[in-house]
Amino acid sequence: MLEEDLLEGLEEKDFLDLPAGEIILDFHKYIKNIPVVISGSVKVLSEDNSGREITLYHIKPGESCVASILGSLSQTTSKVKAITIEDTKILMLESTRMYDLIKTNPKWFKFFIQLYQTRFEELLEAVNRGSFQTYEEKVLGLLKKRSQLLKTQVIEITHKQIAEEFGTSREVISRVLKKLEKDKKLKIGRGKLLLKPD
Amino acid sequence: MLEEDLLEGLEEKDFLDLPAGEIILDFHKYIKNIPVVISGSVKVLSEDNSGREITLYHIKPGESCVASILGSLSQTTSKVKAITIEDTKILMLESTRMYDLIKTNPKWFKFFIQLYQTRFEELLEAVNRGSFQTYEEKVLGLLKKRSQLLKTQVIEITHKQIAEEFGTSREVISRVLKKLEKDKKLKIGRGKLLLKPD
DNA sequence: TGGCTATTGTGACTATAGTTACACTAAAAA
DNA sequence: TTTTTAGTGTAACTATAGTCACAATAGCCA
Repeated sequence: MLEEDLLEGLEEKDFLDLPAGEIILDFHKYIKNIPVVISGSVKVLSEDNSGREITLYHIKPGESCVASILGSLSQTTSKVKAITIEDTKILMLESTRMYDLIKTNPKWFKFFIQLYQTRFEELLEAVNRGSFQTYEEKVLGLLKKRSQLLKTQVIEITHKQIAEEFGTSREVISRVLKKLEKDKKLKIGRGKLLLKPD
Repeated sequence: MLEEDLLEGLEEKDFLDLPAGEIILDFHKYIKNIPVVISGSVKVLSEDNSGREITLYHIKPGESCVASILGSLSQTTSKVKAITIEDTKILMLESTRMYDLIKTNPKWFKFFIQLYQTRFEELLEAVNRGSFQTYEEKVLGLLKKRSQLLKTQVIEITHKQIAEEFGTSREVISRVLKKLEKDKKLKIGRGKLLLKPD
């Protein structure tokens, strides 16, 4: 999504190497820099009033965080939290500079629009998941998506991690996974799940 | 949100007067025109695979539909449905024209950014509603919001309409309203609800 | 006035999810 | 090897939501 020539002219010092678990953007904080993910990946979370969190979407290499762009442009605090889920290389752009790039460089403008489109659709998916899907569907959906992304049938994930992804408890997920195993949709292993073909 | 001078130089013929219930934008259709709401209001819906619908947010006067802007710019079909809920005046802009306006006119660019910001936050609310709130909270939230907007404690709405808003059945809403009435949060009337102060 | 229709009430049952409590076991650490 | 921790299994109970079936009533209009 982010083409090579977009990065021309950017200083080496703008790039950051972050370990897994680093919080790039947090709830209720002001935003001064826009992160563009170069390698690795970042997940974006939402929280309710009582502090429960759910994953909204993942930022993949070549993508940026619209929430941060919006937040910085409108001078409001962040409504989301962004956290690296593996070692991640990030390009940090000052928000004013990002704004200039978008306004003056048609390629950055296009990048920006495409980004918005992707995020809008992913948020819609998140809404639909929350409103229409049972955990059986949500879990299976998550696993299939991850399976496609990593091109493997064996997904390394714990029940607890899945539970956190959806903001529920581990027991619920264990129960659902047992049901899916009984229905021969997958096989449960310790710390991993083997997804079976339909 | 839409300032007067944004509309300068636009032809009179671009304006449309639509009755309530008119579908401006539908699922899976290509988008050629971008609607900007001048007066009245429009609601935007999402659907799941089996055709169930929920309301995502409302487009108020001076606002436009980011989903349509994004969709038209990226040449994809609409993921949402937009429908007038009262008599509504709309400015229809050809999408290519909109693109030019956003790219070349800083005011339109700002308008677009602000619009996206608003929608992003509303979609986040929709995600949180779906994932964290019970119907008791959702219903009370809807009523309070509408009460503030219309500056009245008496909200004219039927149980069926509320049910449709959230994509559930009327019985569920009737049951929830009874509970809220028992808890003295509101009083039920025929076709209307009297919201009590906290 | 009488009947039609939209709106609301409600019981009964099922499914899904949240919660608590505790047992068991594989893998990592000491 | 022993200990510890992380991961998993599961029963039991409650709460919320979805669904079906049908009754009651208010308001409109013929």
